Amino acid sequence: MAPDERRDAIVAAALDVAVVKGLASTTVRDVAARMGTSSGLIHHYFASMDDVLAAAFERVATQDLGLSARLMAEASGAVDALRVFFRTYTPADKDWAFQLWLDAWAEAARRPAVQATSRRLNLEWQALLERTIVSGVASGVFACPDPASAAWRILSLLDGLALQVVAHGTTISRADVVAWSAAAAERELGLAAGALG
Amino acid sequence: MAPDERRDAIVAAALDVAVVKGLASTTVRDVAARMGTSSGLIHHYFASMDDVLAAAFERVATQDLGLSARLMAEASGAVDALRVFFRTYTPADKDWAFQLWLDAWAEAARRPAVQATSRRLNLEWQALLERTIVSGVASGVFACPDPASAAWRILSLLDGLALQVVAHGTTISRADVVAWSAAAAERELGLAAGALG
DNA sequence: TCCACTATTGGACGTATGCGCAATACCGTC
DNA sequence: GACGGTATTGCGCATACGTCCAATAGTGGA
Repeated sequence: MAPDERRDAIVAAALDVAVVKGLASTTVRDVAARMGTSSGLIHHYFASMDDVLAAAFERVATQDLGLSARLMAEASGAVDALRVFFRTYTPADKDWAFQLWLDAWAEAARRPAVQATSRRLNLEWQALLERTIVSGVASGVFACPDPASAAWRILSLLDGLALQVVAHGTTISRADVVAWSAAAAERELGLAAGALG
Repeated sequence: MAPDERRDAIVAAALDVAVVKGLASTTVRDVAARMGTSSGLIHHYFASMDDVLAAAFERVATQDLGLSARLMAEASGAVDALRVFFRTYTPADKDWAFQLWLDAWAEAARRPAVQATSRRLNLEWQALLERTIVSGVASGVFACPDPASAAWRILSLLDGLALQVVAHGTTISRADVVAWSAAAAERELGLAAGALG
């Protein structure tokens, strides 16, 4: 198997395992078993397990980010782009992806590679949102004095609410997450109530 | 040592370790070593490690909640109580406490006892905030059509922002967290900008 | 066809894990 | 002072961990 292909296969296998067992308790042997290879092979391509996990997390996160960015770019105007944003962020059938975010945030304190990846991707999400807000302000549909901090607020509110759903299950519903954060965004951007519904 | 005392000692020791190593990688032997006892003793008081970790997390979390609740009760009016809330939630010298929340949220998926504790305490924080909002609405200083969901939003925004500080360090500052979430709360409760500063 | 290179193996090494259990040490009670 | 109960020990069990390394298999180029 070609080196690049093998690297990909390792990352894919690591992801498969992490989705089931969590980032923190995904082991070298798990990944090897999933690929049907020996465990030594993983260390032939990755210096440490930290790197493997960071790469695995990066794969899902960049994929999701890319998808949202693409769909938002195709939207007609900033308001519609924001609607797309709320719709594509943490879709219902992908709880495991957000659980990986939870794992990454917790692991960041102890795994440098995971922290770097998590930080970078969080920043990219914020930047995507900020660009949308800026363009909306430019076209006159948004009123927002500080797009950068507004983007952080919207993103963080979404994270904080989604966290409750994924970590605790029954406290609030998935529909609440979207409705409540959309309502907050409307207030944040000077939109009429229900404009993002 | 009396049973109750011993139980407390175990929880305290587990907490000491968890603060340094994280909830997820706190082990029976770590806790025993910290107490200067044998590891078997822990299983004499706790059925499983999950229970020990849940109890350890519960100790910090309830302490912090109790402290905030007490100080908020002493405040003069709802606006002041809210100010106290923002000031006491995740104080600067207690990053490790919030890191434990991150650990708990991530571990919740795999540790039933931790999940139960985390869920319960999150609900209590929300209830505390909701009560404050309701009393503010009653006394006419707040305008808020849905105190329950507003409480969730304020709490989740705070969590989402604090998460960035603790997990990623440099993305946003601690001052931003308080200022930004206070600003959102002002909008949420119909207060003048800067009323919670 | 052979060679060099590397992808891959399989297991060793040292250490760690949660849990359980028989044996011991200790303390209050009669 | 003997007894009963339990707090506590210390270690065993089976399993798991990340990392490393010598040996092997397999393939592309000369």
